[in-house]
Amino acid sequence: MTATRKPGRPVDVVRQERRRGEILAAAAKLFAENGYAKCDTQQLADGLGISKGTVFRYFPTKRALFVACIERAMEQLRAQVDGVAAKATDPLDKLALAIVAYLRFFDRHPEVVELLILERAELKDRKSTYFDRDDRRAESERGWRRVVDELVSSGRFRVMPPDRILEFIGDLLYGTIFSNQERY
Amino acid sequence: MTATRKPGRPVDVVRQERRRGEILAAAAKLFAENGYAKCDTQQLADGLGISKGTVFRYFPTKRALFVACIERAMEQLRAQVDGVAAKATDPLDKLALAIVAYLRFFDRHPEVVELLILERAELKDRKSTYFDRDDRRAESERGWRRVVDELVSSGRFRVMPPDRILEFIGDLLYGTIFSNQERY
Amino acid sequence: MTATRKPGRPVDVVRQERRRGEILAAAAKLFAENGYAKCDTQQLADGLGISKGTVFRYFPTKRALFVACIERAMEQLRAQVDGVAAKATDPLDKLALAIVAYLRFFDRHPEVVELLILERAELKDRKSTYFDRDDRRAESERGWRRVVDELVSSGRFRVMPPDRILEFIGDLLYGTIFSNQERY
Amino acid sequence: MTATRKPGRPVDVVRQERRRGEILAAAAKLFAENGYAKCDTQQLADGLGISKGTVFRYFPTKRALFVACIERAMEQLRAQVDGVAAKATDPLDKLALAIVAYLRFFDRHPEVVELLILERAELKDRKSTYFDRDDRRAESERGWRRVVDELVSSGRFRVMPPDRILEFIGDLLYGTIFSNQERY
DNA sequence: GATGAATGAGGATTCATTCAT
DNA sequence: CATGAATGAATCCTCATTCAT
Repeated sequence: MTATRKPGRPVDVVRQERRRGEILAAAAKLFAENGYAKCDTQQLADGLGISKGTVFRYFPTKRALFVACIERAMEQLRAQVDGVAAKATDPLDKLALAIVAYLRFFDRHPEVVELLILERAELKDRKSTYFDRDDRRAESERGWRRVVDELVSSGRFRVMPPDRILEFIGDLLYGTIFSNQERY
Repeated sequence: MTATRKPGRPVDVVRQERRRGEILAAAAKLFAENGYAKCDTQQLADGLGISKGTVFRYFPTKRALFVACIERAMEQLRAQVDGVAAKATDPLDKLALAIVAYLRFFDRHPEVVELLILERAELKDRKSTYFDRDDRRAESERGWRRVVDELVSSGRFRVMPPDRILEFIGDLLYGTIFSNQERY
Repeated sequence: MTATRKPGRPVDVVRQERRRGEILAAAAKLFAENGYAKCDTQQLADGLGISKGTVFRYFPTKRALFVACIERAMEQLRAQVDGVAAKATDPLDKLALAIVAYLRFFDRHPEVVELLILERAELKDRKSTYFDRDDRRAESERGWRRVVDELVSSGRFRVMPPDRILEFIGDLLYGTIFSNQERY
Repeated sequence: MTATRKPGRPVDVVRQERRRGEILAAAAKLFAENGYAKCDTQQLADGLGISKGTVFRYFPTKRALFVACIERAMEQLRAQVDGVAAKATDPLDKLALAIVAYLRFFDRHPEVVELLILERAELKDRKSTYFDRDDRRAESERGWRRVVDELVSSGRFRVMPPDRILEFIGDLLYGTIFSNQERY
């Protein structure tokens, strides 16, 4: 099915994508600063120099905008972590690099920590959180299990269920980004 | 002139305290379930079989009620943890018992995890969080540092700054209660 | 129909009257200071060291209390003015003394000016204002008309309808107390 | 870079001004009829066939709406009085015309009398009333003083401080509009 | 009589969302 | 497409009034 060639001004997809990104970035900042309820769409639009209606043209609801903010942040986090880890071949190096990349990401983007908290606070009724529903999440996790498996079977990690190890690391990192944030 | 006679219905402090507690318990549950914004004071009152006005007699604002919920939970947590730890004399036992008590507390009171998250999400503008402002928090922390100090100086813990060790344990616990909750 | 002699503690009418007066005085002050709506009965009771219920024991509604405040003030005004005017026999002296007494009353009781304004503002739906319904008002007015009549017929006042003259004086006084108050 | 293109619905200032005026007129009437507290914004909106939200688009608070009503009325009063007085050159004619215009204004707009009373009753805490803060008020007053000065120096008015004379006239008028209103 | 806890109707204000221009 | 005026559901909080003690 080919798209019919339409006359008139063509849709400027690039421009649209750029604006979408701008809205997301501004929204993420506002959400993180003010919280979900106190993040006014009018304020958001004003800050961007666009109208409120335009925001709703790009995102059907405030909530969709909020979810998109989080997904974008998670996307960036994964890209960052996976990208850095890919530079190493040794499993232990991979893990170490990933951990550093993870912590560095939240250090550089403290607003993302707030977004994660807001998600937990606001999206209680969401059927599934970003993590659970995203396939890439599962895929990524499988990758890391393989890494840990290798470390265990090669004798460099104590013999333990790899999921346990990953859970431990995950909880530690999770707690670290949340509690460190607390000080600012 | 004798002491002022004060006829009329006497103030029943016990009854007041009981009701205050009932409101707090119901509110904590509702906040945890629905989030701060979606926790309607009317709904809360209905659930308690009292009127909205009565809720506001006990807590001047919705926010004050929310804060009181958190403070009460933290009070209980500390009592629980410290109480259990006091049963042991050996520092390592103390630590182990405390950790178990901590995790058990949140396991038994999953709504408190939600409250903590809500606090982070909603009370951004609070000058100081419960933790920071409470003196007992500082005192308790000092107690734990002494415990860790002892463990380090007696050679049972690797030589490391005790604060670092406590921070590590804290972050791990913090991350554990948050991420485990995520599954329910 | 004679009242049955009742055993037990007799009603202390004096005490009741005193308390009634105390409530009225305090209420008048509060109404004048804060306006009708912002005059809280609780605040009133607190100021008097009694309970809110007691206030309602003496006055069935807030509004009744308010009306009573005004009636009391008007009572005092009339007593003051008539009392002073009675000291003179010459009609012109009577009038002059009355005017001075009137102005002096409001000068000494500036809160009464506020009460009059509040009455106009709040009691729009009252079937009749104090002035219209009170018989003594009519009687007093008749008395003053006689005074003016005399002044006109004796040639000391220009020939004019006495009501016109009284109205003129009344408006002037009315405007004076209101606009002077404005400066404080 | 050319001037920012601004497509979309253009701002219709005329329409806005018209609606603002409609709201003010309806509000003035309602306030005058019911008093400040009993003037419900819902009722106001219903009467105008608009939504409550729209009222709040034009006036941030009920109180701001109320103040705007009064300022508008005072604006109109001054325009009326000054406009009429300007038609005469003789000072006495000027004064006479102004007084008639003043009384006629309140006769034709009895609701404004109520507004003035409500202002006194409700805006106790306002730092300064419309009169005190408005420069045009001062300017207008200076103009009238000049008129009276002329009348005194030309021997047509008895020798008296002009401010005294103006105050007298002002109080008389003030009292007249208030007490006459009382009969309706 | 006095008290004060409980009530609940009442009302201002907010803000996501819609849609005519 | 973009705009921003209009909407109105949603909700906290107040406070006069009642009544069990």
